[in-house]
Amino acid sequence: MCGMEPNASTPDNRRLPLRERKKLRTRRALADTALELFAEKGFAATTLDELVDRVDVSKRTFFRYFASKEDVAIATEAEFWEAYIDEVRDRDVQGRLLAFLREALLASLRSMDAEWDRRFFQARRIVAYAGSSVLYDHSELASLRAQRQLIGVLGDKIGIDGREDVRFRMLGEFVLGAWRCGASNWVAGRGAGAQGIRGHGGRDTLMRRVEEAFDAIPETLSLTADE
Amino acid sequence: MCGMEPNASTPDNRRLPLRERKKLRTRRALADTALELFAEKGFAATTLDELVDRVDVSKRTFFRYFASKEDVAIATEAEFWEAYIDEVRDRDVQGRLLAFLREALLASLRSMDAEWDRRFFQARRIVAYAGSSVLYDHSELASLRAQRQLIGVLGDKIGIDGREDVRFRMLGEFVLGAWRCGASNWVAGRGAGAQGIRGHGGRDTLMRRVEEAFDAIPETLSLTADE
DNA sequence: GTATATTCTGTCAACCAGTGGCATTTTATG
DNA sequence: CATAAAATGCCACTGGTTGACAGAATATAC
Repeated sequence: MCGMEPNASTPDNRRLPLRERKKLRTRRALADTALELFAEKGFAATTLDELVDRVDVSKRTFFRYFASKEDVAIATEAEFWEAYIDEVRDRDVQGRLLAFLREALLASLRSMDAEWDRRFFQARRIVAYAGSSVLYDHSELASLRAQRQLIGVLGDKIGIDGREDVRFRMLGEFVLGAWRCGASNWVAGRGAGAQGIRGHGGRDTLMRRVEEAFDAIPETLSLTADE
Repeated sequence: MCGMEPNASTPDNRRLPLRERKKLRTRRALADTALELFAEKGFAATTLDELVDRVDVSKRTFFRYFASKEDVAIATEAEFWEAYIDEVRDRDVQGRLLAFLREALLASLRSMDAEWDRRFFQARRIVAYAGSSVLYDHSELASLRAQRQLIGVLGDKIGIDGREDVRFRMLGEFVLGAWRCGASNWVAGRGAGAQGIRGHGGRDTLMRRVEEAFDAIPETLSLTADE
C-alpha cells in the first residue's frame, strides 16, 4: 500500500515492530490531516469522507482509531492527559500535593514528543475559535474525566478515596483550572513577556504560562471574601 | 388534531392562550413519553421514530421542541436550572453568598410545578443507570453551563466579574457539588432517616438531602490538609 | 523461505439523528 | 368572516456510526 510516505511528523519509534509503527503513522496522519481540514474549512463543514479520502484510508478504519469525529480533533489533548496520569501514577508523592501535581504536570509536558506542542496549539485554536460548541464541550468533558481519574489515582497512592473527599476534588479543580488558564493564555498570546515572542512561543512558553497560573492560586485565594 | 388528551401531567395554565397551552402539552407529552420509552428499553435502543409515533407528532416537530435526543431526557433538569437562575436573578442579595445561593436553590425547588419531582426522579434514574455515558455527559455539561451562568448572574448583581474571580468559581463549585450530592443521595435512597421512607420520598426529602449536603461543606473544609 | 495464525483493512449495507424547504393546518387578530 | 402569523406535517437528503465478512498485510514457527 502506498500513498503515505514518512514525513516530518512521522513518529520515528524505530524500535517498535513494523505493524505498530504503521498504526502510529496512520493515527498521526489522520489526526494531522483532520486538523488541516478543520482549520481550512471548519469542523462542521469537513466531512469524514473528505478526511479519509485525503489520508487514503477507509472510513471504517478511521473509526478503528478514533471513537468519533470530535475525538480526532482533541487527540493531542488526550495524549497529554494520558501522559499526565501516567506521570502521577509513577512518581513518588512527596511534599504538598498541589506542588506534586504541578511538578508532575510540567514533567509530563516535557515528556511529550517533539511535535506535540505545535499540534496541540493548532488543535486548541480550532477548538476555541470554532463556530459551534461541540468541540469545546467535547474537550471539556475530556478534561473532567481526566481530572477525576487524576484524583482517583492520587487517592489510591495515599490511601484516600479522592472521589469522596472534598479537599481532593478541590485540588483537582485547582490543577485543572491552572492548566486551562495557562493553556488559554498561551494560545491567546497573553502572559509575562508575551510581546517579545513571535507566534505563540513553543512549549517552554506554555510551561511558563502554566506556572504563572499555578503561582496565581494562593494570591487569589487570599483575597478577602467579605461581600 | 386528536390523539392527545389532557391527562394528569398536563400543565393546567388556564390563563395562557390556547396556542401556548398546546405547546406546553406537546412538550410535556414528548418529555414524558421519552422517559417511558427510555425506561422501558434504554436510551440507545429507543429511536426518535418510536417516540414521535407514540406521541403522534412528526419528527420535525420534535426538533422544534428539543435540540437533540439527549435534551429531551434532561428536560426536567433544564427546567430546574432555569428556575434557579431566574430565582437568583430576582432575589435580593443579603448575608453570605453561599447562604444566599442555598436559599435561592431551595426556593426554586419549591417553585417547580407539582409533578416536577416525580419526573425529575424518573429522569435521574435513567441518566445515572443507563448503559452508556452520553446522557450522563450531557447532564454534566448542562450543569456546568448552568453553574457558569449562575456565577455570571451573581457577579452582575454585586458588580464583580464572576468568571475571573476564583472565589466565585469556587462558590459555584460548592453549590453544584451540594446539589449533585444531594440529588444523587436522594435518588439512591441514602441520607438521614432514609430507611423510614418508602420509595424516594418526594420533593421534601430531596430538599432535605440538599440541605444535608450544604451542611456538610464547612466540616469537610475544616479537615486538616496535612498530607 | 514457506506455511500458518493473527491482526489490520476495505467494501458494502444498513441505521438513525438531525436539517432544509415548502405546503397545509391551526390559532390569533380586527 | 377575512387575513396574518405561527405551528405542524411531509419528504427527501446529508453524514456520522456500526456490523459482518472477505481479503491483505504482518508476525510466528518450522
